[in-house]
Amino acid sequence: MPTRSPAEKIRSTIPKVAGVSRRQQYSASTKRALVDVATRLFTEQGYAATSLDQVVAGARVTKGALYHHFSGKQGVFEAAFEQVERDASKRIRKALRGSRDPWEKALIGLRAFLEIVQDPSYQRVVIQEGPAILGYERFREQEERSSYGLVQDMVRDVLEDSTYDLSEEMLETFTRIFFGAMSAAGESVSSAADPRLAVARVETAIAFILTGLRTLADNGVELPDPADLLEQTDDE
Amino acid sequence: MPTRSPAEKIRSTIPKVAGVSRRQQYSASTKRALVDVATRLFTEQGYAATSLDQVVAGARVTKGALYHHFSGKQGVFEAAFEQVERDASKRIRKALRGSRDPWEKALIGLRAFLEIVQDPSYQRVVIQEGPAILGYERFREQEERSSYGLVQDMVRDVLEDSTYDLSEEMLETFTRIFFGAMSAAGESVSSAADPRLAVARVETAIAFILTGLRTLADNGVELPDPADLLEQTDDE
DNA sequence: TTGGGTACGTACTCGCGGTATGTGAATCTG
DNA sequence: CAGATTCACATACCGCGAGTACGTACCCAA
Repeated sequence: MPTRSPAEKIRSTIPKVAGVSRRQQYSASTKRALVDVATRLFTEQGYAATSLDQVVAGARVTKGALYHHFSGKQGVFEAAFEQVERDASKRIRKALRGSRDPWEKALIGLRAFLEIVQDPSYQRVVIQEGPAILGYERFREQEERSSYGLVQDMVRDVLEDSTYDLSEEMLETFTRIFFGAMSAAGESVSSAADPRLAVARVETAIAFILTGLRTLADNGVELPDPADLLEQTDDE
Repeated sequence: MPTRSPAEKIRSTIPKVAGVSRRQQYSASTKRALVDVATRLFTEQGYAATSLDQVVAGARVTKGALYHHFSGKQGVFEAAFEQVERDASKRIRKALRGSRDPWEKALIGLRAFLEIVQDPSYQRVVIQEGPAILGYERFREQEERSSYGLVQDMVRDVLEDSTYDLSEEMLETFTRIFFGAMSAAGESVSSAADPRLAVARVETAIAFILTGLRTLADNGVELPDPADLLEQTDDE
């Protein structure tokens, strides 16, 4: 039994033998194992239906280990959430590489997003349970740093390509709307009988909407000032 | 100490003083009282942080009563959910009364929806926790019967006004997208520093998008067939 | 009057999140 | 190289809260 000092070095060749304490196999990656198991269980059963006992059993450790690495059940969920999100935004960024034209980028990004949204973990952990478990504030903070940020870049490019020079708030508003649209589209894709056909429909619909915006831009139609809407009801 | 023993049950004329059993005051509406209290607590604290003991205490009954009327905690939540949704769709329907032009109806409906989405109960119970608690399938079933159905009517009217005659699936797709967009918009409104200004921004943005679609319609631009997108990748 | 159904109340169990504390091995210190 | 300290867990336990079993007062029909 090779009890080596830098246990982190043993990353290769993992002979998984039953009965052996996980700790001796690769103690440094206990945390990662916990997150992996938790992600799987959360995806399959949901947050509430998953007990920490199941998680630690799956990772072949005990609750002591879990509470050593995480603040609690919610902490584990956050770690799982971040991992799933990181993977997702990485995939989108990869797909986006090479595209230059903002409208093309938007479509490429949409396509990548529709792929990702078919991932059960992304569906359950990020979209469905994320907001409720993390709380809406934290959920938005996380999104900001990943997929939402990508959508924002796309929207900015597209709208600025249309020579609109819009305020931060309007950019934010458009981004929220498109992000919501894409999320909802993704959910509908995920529960469709034929996902590929569903993806095609969503692409068609959103491309159509984008075409509409582009036409407006080409015709020099200006984006109204939202403040105008307020004046007419400013006395109530 | 408000815990009364069975012997203390008062059967003669009772002054309406706090501390008497709720049952004797209006036993017929115990269920309603439970739902009301539950809705309030779910809104304020969320589903997980609300205990059934709090609910029954608020309604001045015991768990026996609750489990007589509902199947469990989830059952209570469903009842609360349905009530909040019923109120919401009622308000939208009311606002929609009188409008004829589909584009105008869409804007009116949007405005009404943006009002509703500022209601804390709707935010928390329907939007945030609804999907996670009910499960996505049940959540969609419920939505189908209320606000989603309204959006679908609006989308159908608008798109058919554009002389597109689209398939049920494309209608469904467009509706999902718009519903998602409006939900997301609603959430951004609900957490905005100045809700009224946020509403104005959302209205501006969506109206702009609708204008784009309308322009396409006026110019006779056709909606592509989603099946076209599939062919080019049909061999893999 | 009595039997059954309704509308609760009471008392209990048990799973699960969280905590307090123990422990062997690795690391640091003199 | 012996202690001291810290790390990375393991073990044992607690309390809260959802759900259940069962009892009971009231109402109505026959």
